[in-house]
Amino acid sequence: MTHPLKKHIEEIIKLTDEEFEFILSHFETTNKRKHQYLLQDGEIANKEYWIVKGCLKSYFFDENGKEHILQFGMENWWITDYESFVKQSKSKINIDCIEDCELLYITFENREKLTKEMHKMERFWAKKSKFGRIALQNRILSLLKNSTKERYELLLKQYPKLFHRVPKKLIASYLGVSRETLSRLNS
Amino acid sequence: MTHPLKKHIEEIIKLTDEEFEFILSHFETTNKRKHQYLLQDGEIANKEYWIVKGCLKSYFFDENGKEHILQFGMENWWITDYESFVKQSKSKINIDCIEDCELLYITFENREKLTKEMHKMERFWAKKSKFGRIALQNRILSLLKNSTKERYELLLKQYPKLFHRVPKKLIASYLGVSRETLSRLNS
DNA sequence: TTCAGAGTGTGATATTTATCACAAATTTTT
DNA sequence: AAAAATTTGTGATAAATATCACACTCTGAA
Repeated sequence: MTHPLKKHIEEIIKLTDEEFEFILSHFETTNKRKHQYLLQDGEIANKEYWIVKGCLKSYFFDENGKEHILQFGMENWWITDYESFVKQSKSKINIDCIEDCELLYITFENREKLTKEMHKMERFWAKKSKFGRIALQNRILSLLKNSTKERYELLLKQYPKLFHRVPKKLIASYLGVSRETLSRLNS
Repeated sequence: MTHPLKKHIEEIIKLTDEEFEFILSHFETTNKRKHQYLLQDGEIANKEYWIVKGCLKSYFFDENGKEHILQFGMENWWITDYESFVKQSKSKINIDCIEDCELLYITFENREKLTKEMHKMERFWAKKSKFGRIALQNRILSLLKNSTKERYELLLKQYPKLFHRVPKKLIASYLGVSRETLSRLNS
């Protein structure tokens, strides 16, 4: 059976088995349980995680102590604090497991190394970065043009699985509304 | 005197004069007048512009005909519809000149070519893409955590020049509030 | 200079959303 | 299984924002 990460990378760039083994040798495996964290604000994100199994949230607290969700993570997604990882600067965000998680990760150093050793991976990450930027741009577009109800419905349509796995108050926090308002959208 | 684009690229990657001349040979110059457009929705963005002089807006209309500003552009900034340019797909946005503009542009084909010919430029654009993604992430963070007033003040602080060059109703549209609400923030 | 159009401020009102409060349902832990 | 913690729905009220309306200012073109 093909390794799920190989499948994932091959959505962008074809790889021989040898190339994939080489890539994989730069990764480590780790398991985390629900409520455990991958990153706390103040730390430097020196790992980028690829989610084999499980569900996570990246979030931060504003000055009133209110939690805001930046991103959810599920199977086949990457998760880290992108700004902290790229700049190797202190993170403003936290990443926690919402479920028990099975993860692969690559350290900052190994990713730099792999980027230099293997041009295919430089292109893979460049493309990932482009697509990530496009996704964020579309999230901003949606925040500007769509009503709360519309954004809720778009999310529901795009990630139906999320709603079985994640408490509604976290969805509300991702959409940028109070849990009460989200709850009343259904009526 | 050093070319302003050379200065700009050298903020990320050092270049010899010969390298810069080679890069520049992939660009063209164009001038546009106030109210002229660079891109209309429905077209494919096949150019990425670098602003030598002037001020622009990228924006779209929602189904109620309301205008939303995605981005402003000023001197030393790049502007295009990033999604349309990267995917070579139909654009959802428009780009117009707010002032008379002096622009450099590179076509999609030339950028692909230059990326392949010159690894330094592949790295330049990869880094640009990373930083662009970080900027968008921070805009989302700000949309989630800051009040309208706070977002207005942050923008004012970050781009004071903008307020002399751009009508307030466009600032309002960038922040995602009505022009009346923005106007009342000052009182 | 005049005039049309765009930009801006402000009042009145409607709409949306947040906040506080509490009870019921569900999940997790012991 | 019982107890504790979390999640969810919903009412009442407050706060923020949108919308509509109109007057005033400013700018650029004729």
